[in-house]
Amino acid sequence: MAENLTLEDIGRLAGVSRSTVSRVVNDKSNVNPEVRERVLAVIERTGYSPNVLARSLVSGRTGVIGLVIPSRVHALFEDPYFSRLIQGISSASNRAGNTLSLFIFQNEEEEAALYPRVVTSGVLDGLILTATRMADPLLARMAVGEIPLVIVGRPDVEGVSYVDADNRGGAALAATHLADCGYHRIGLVGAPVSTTAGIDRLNGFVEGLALRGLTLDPDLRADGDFSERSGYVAMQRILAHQPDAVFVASDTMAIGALRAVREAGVDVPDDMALVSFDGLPSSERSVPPLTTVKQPVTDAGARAVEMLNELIAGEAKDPYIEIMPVELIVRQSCGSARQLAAGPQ
Amino acid sequence: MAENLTLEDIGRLAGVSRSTVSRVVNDKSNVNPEVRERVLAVIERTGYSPNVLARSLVSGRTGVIGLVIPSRVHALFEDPYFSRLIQGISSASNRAGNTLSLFIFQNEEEEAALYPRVVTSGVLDGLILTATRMADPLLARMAVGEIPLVIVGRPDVEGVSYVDADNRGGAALAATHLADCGYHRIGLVGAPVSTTAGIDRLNGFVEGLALRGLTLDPDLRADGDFSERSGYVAMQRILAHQPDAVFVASDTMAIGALRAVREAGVDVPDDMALVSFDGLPSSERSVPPLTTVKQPVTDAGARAVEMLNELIAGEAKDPYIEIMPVELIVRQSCGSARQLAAGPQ
DNA sequence: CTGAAAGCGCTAACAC
DNA sequence: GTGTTAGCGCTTTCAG
Repeated sequence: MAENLTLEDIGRLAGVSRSTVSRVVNDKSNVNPEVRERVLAVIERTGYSPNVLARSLVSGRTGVIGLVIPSRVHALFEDPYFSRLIQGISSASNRAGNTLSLFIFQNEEEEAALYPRVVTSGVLDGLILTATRMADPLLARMAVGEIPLVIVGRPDVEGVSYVDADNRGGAALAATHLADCGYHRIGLVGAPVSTTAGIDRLNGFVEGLALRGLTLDPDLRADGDFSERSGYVAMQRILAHQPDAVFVASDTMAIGALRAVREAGVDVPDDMALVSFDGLPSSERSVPPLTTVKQPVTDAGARAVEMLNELIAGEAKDPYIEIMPVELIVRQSCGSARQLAAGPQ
Repeated sequence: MAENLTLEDIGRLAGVSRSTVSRVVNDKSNVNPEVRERVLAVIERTGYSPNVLARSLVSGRTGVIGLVIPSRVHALFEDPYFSRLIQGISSASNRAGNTLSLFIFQNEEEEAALYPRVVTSGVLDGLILTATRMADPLLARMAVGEIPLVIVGRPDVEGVSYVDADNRGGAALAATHLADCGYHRIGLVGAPVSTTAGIDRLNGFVEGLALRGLTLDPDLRADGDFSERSGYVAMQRILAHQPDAVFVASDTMAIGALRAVREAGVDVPDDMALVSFDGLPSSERSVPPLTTVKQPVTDAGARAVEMLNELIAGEAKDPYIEIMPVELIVRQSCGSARQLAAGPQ
C-alpha cells in the first residue's frame, strides 16, 4: 500500500476537494472538524503521504541541507573527528526535520565538477562546509552567497557564518597548565598552519606560554598534518632537543607522538609530559591516558545545523558566529598529579 | 549569477521555445546543430542549470539514494570501517551522478519515527542499508520491497540484494595460515554472533581449522563487539588458557587484543601469533604490524551503489548478490617468516 | 526539426 | 468552510 496516491485521490475518497485535503494535511485552521476527521481517516486508511517533490517545487523549500567535505580529507578521514562531526550533524538534522545530503569531494577536479551542480540544482536549502583550508578555492566560490552557509571551523575570510571551538583559548589552557606543572622546555607538535585551527592553536599556545613568562623554542616545534604518522615524525624531531613537556595539537597526532616517545625509551609522564587537543575517546584509551583539551565536536555539528536553519528561515543573518567552549581534561600524560605532589614552582 | 533561470528564460534569450532548450539540455538528437550551439552558448553564459525538483516531479526519478546506518552504530562508528564505507559509497555516487542522503539512526525510536518518512516521501530512488543485525526490525520493515534496496553485509533474510565480503573464506584463510605456520592451540576473538559477519567468520574459522585437523577449544574463544575495548577484554580471557595463536575477527579489536597481550608480558609473534580481519590502515601501523585478511571496504561500497542503480533501472532484479574477494596480507604478527625459516609442520 | 499544450502533485490566492 | 483556478519548472506527446 501507500505511494502514488495524490491529494486528488484522497479528496475523491473523502468526498471533498484536493484543497481541503491539503488544508488538513498542513494543519490549517479553517476546516470543519467533522470533515477534517473524515479526511484524516482516509489518509490513515490509505497510508497516504504527501509528495515532497511537488510540495518543494511550489514552496521553494526542500528541507534538505548539504554537508560538504572538500578535497584531501581523504587523509583526514582517518581522524575520528569527522565521524563524530557527521554524527552530530546527522542527529541534529533528524531532530530538526531536515534531510542531510553528503558530498565528499576526493580531489579538486571532483570538487570543481560537482560543486556547481550541488549548489545550483535547487535542492538544497543550505550548506554546511567543513575542513576548509586557508584560501580554500571552494570557499571563494561559495562566498558569493548564493545559498545559506555555515562553516564548521573558522574560515579565513570575513562575513561568513561559522561555529568553531575555542582553539586559541584551549591551546593557551594547555600551555599554562604545563607551565604550572613546573615544566620549562615546552615543545609543540602543531597542526598545519594551512588551517585556521593550526594557526589558532599555535597562537593560543604561545600566548599561554607568555602568560607564564615562557617562550617557544623553535627547535621544540614541528608541525604535523593531523595524521597519526605525522605526529610520530614530528615528535621524533623534537625529541632530539630534549623538551620536558610537549603540547600536541590533536589526539590522533598525540597517539603517534606517544609511539615515537616510547620507541625512544622516554617515559610519559616521568621523563616528559604531554597534553593534546580534541578529547576523543582514543585519548582516554592510550597508554598513558592523555591529558587533553576537549572540544565539543558533536555539539558543534549540532549547533551548525541549528544556525543554518535560522539563517534559512531568515531569523539570523551573516555573519553568524559561535565559539564553543573547550575544557581541559586532566589525566596521566601531563604528570600533573605527581608534579603537584612534589610541589612545583 | 545563475539560479532562478528557467527553461523559458533561456528559450527567450536564445530565440527558441522551452521545448527546444529542454531537448538541448537533455541531449536529444533532433535539434538543429546550429540552434543547439546557440542555446548552449546562452546556457554557458547565464550559468543556467535545470531545477532538479521540477525535473524529478515529472520523471519520477530523483537521482537521490539513501544510505541508512541503523541504531547502535553509535558504538560501531568508532570503527574506521564506516568511514571507509561511506567514502566508497559517496565517491561511487558522485561518479554515477547520484546524490547521497545520509540517515544515521541513533536508536530504535528515531528509526521508527524517521524511517517511514524516508522511504515514503518519494525523494529516494533507492536505499543502501548497512550494519544490519540478525532479525533486524528495520530490515523486516523494508523487505516488503517498496523501494530498490541493497544491503552491505549479508542479511539474515532471503530474497534481498546484497554485497558482502567473503567473510567465511577469509576466516578460513586465517585459520589455515596459522595452522600452516605450525600453531596448534589457536584461539578466536570473535565478532558478535548477533551479526552475520560474526557468524560467517566463526564458521569459516572453524572450517579452516578442520581442514588442518584442528578444532576450536571453547576456552580459547571469546567474542567482542567490534570495539577496541572488547578486543582487549576478550583477549585477557583467552590468555589465561595459553593459546599459541589467535585469530581476532577485526583489526580494531586486534588493536585492543594487542594491548592486553602487551600488558600480560606476552610477545607477538614470539610467544603468540595473531591474525586479524579487515586490512584497515591501522593494522599496518600497529606494533607489530598485523597479518590480516583484507576486505575491500571501499570497493564494496562502490559496488553497492552500482548494483542499486542497476536495480533502479530495472537492469537487474532481486536478489542481486555479490561476494567480494578477500586477501591475506602477511605481516609480522603471525610470525610466519620466522616459523617458515624454522621449518613448520 | 520545432513549437504548443498538457500535466507531474502540490500550494495559495481567490471566489462563493 | 470549501471549491476553483493558477501556476512552481520541467518533460513529453502531438501537430506542423
